[in-house]
Amino acid sequence: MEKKIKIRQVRAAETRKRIISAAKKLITENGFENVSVEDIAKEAEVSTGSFYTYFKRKEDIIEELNQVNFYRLAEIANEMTDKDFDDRMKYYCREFLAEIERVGIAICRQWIRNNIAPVKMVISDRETTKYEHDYIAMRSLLEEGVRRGELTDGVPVGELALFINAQLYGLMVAWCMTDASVIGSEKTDLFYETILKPALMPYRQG
Amino acid sequence: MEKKIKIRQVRAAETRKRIISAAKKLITENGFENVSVEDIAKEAEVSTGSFYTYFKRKEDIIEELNQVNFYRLAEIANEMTDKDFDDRMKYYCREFLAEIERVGIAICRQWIRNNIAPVKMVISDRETTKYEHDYIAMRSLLEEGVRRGELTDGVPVGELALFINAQLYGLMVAWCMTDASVIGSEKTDLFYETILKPALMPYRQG
Amino acid sequence: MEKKIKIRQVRAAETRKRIISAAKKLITENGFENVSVEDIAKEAEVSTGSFYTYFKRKEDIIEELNQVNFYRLAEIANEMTDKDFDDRMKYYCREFLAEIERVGIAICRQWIRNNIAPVKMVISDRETTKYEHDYIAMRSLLEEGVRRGELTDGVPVGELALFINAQLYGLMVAWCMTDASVIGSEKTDLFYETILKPALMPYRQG
Amino acid sequence: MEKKIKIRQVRAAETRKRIISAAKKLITENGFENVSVEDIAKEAEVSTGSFYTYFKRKEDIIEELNQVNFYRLAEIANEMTDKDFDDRMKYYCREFLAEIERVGIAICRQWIRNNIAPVKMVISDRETTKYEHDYIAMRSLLEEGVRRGELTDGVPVGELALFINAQLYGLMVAWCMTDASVIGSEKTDLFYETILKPALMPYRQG
DNA sequence: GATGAATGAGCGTTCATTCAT
DNA sequence: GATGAATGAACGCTCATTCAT
Repeated sequence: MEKKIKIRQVRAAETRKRIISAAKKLITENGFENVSVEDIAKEAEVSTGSFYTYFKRKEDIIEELNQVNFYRLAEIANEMTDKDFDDRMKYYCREFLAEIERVGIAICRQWIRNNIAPVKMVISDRETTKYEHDYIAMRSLLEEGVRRGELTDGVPVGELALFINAQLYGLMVAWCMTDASVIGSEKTDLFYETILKPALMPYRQG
Repeated sequence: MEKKIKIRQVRAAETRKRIISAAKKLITENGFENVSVEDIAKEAEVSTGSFYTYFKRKEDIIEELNQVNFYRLAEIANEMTDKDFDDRMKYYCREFLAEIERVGIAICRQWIRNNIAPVKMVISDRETTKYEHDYIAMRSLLEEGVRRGELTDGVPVGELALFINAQLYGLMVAWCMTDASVIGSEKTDLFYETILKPALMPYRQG
Repeated sequence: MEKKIKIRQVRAAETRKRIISAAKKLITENGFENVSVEDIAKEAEVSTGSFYTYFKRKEDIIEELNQVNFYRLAEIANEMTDKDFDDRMKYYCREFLAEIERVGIAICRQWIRNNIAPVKMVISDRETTKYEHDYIAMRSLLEEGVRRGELTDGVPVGELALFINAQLYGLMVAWCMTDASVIGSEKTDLFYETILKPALMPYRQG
Repeated sequence: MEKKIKIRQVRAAETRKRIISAAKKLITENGFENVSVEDIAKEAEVSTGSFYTYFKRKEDIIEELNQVNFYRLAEIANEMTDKDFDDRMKYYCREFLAEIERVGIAICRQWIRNNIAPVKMVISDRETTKYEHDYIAMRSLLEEGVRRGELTDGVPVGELALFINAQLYGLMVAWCMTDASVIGSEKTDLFYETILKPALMPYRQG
């Protein structure tokens, strides 16, 4: 008896996953507005009714799609013991954009649409906006540089965090606007070398 | 006879304007997708049919909403004879964002939604995308610096144009994401002094 | 004063004619349902309002439309003094289909669509349907044969007219259905020799 | 479980039938263009949405109306062992037109509109056009006559099939053009006796 | 007579959502 | 939990017709 319940739960979880990945696929390809619940159900090989077993409204599935994993990117970079500040910053910027490119242009566009209004989101039990999260992450990268003695105390952390983040957003937008012609993740190293490194020169330690 | 015709034309122009400002109001408040032609017509106090007297398709009204005038910004900057490169670039960046802020955050959000897909637009008889236009404008600023002997020949015009533009887009996005807390136009001078100027150092003439 | 009125009447008659021929052109090309009053007005270079000066309803213009050119085909055939009955009949049938083929398959299809409903048309001041007209024409061919003593009195004119006409319509339809592969005008002589001539045998004079 | 599904399927089939017969009724009475999907839905006592559960586009219901069953007419005729060639051919021709008359003039008109362009149709797993189908059927009637020794080998099967078929089409068109005054199915025997029989004389066996 | 802006009912179609089974 | 037929409001858009000028 108990086993059957478990089997049921497992199967339900699988159905849920199938729906999510079907939605992800179709929305990636066509955009949220151009995908109907029926489309998703068909792709997931379930009935439209089943969609509503798992999601109260069509929109609810959007939350499942933003599994963009740069949330821990700063932590990962900061924990790198064998890399210097330059490499850690370059890593973060590159991976930030690479992650976006990974999910595809349609979802990215959707994501921008959803995030240009300051929507609250729950990340690791803390309510922030996407902007705040990214800003804090970028600050922590710079502060880690100070903590490790790679940058001086006087470095204007707030402003740099703002500008570097803006640069990443800007490259993301450019990627969308050019239909993926301008590939941000390929530009970040160049950006670092050409623009950011010279600007950081005065705050270099040693 | 002529006078009567004129009156008719005047009234028609007024109707057209009423529709546009009704559309602007509603789309600003609710977003293009959430406003129907009927809504617009009702707000403008005309029939739905009348909307189609002035616009062939619903989308066509969008063009009327984007009355952002940075199209001549680069020209204006390049024609400044009493300003040096730094001032011209700072002027362009500041005005670019100020113009966006002028139209308001709601329309800006709409504008981003419309432009993250690479939509062709006609600017002064030439068909470009918004991205291309801004990229070319930024290049022309840098090239003017070279032409005037303020920057060396070796300056990587393409890359710099890409990055500076991305910065402007990024600040615009940040402005929207923070509900206008991060005011881009106030940051551009700082961006120039902190980030860009040091990066341009190696390409300085004289 | 009187002159001015006359000029007005003349100009009005011309406007009316322009509307009719514009309607004729467009409806021939696209079918009544697919042509709007505005289309007709535009083609006639008048305002939509003017259309309603001359026609109370859109449908009213249908009556003005039908002037196709095989209307005199029977007369021409009957006036041939140097041809016998066989040749006259063959001439009529061949030219009937050739005329249709001349205008092209698209217009022919349109024409069928317009004529399978029994639309009244005005031909030489007499109101008939297309069917009646063709039937009368075919009768006159047979009757001319009797009058000239080529056929006996006993020939069943009505039935023969019906069947020969139906044959012509049928070949026209086959031409359309086969995308012009079955070319009717090339078949009429064969039809005459194979089918009709033997059938007319009993009614041959002399 | 299976039973319940069956019930659902049965009810769905009934709904579908209700829609079809509502459409048939209204289109017969008023013509396809003058009946809206909403009209049909109302008559069938379902929602407009339900119409689209069963038919992708409004036009698609037309196919359901063409339940003209002359598809097996030739087979039936050819299998008649107690009838001679004359009777079989007369049967085919009469029933061909009777079948058309049975569905009604409105649907027939619609049917002609749809078939004067060479649309592919699937008849008993084979893709043909209506024209091809009828031509083949007519050939088979003639060939059966040869096979049974009622006609000689020399009979020009292709041409006769073309002309007889055209005659049937022509009578159908005449029926439509005269608003059902000229009743084709009543004329076919006469056509056979007056026209076709004399023409077949030379190919008679025995 | 001529104009053309204005009307508004009507159309075909979509689709998120419900609910009996 | 799963189904899929049924719903019906909503949409973008068309167009015959009117009428003040």
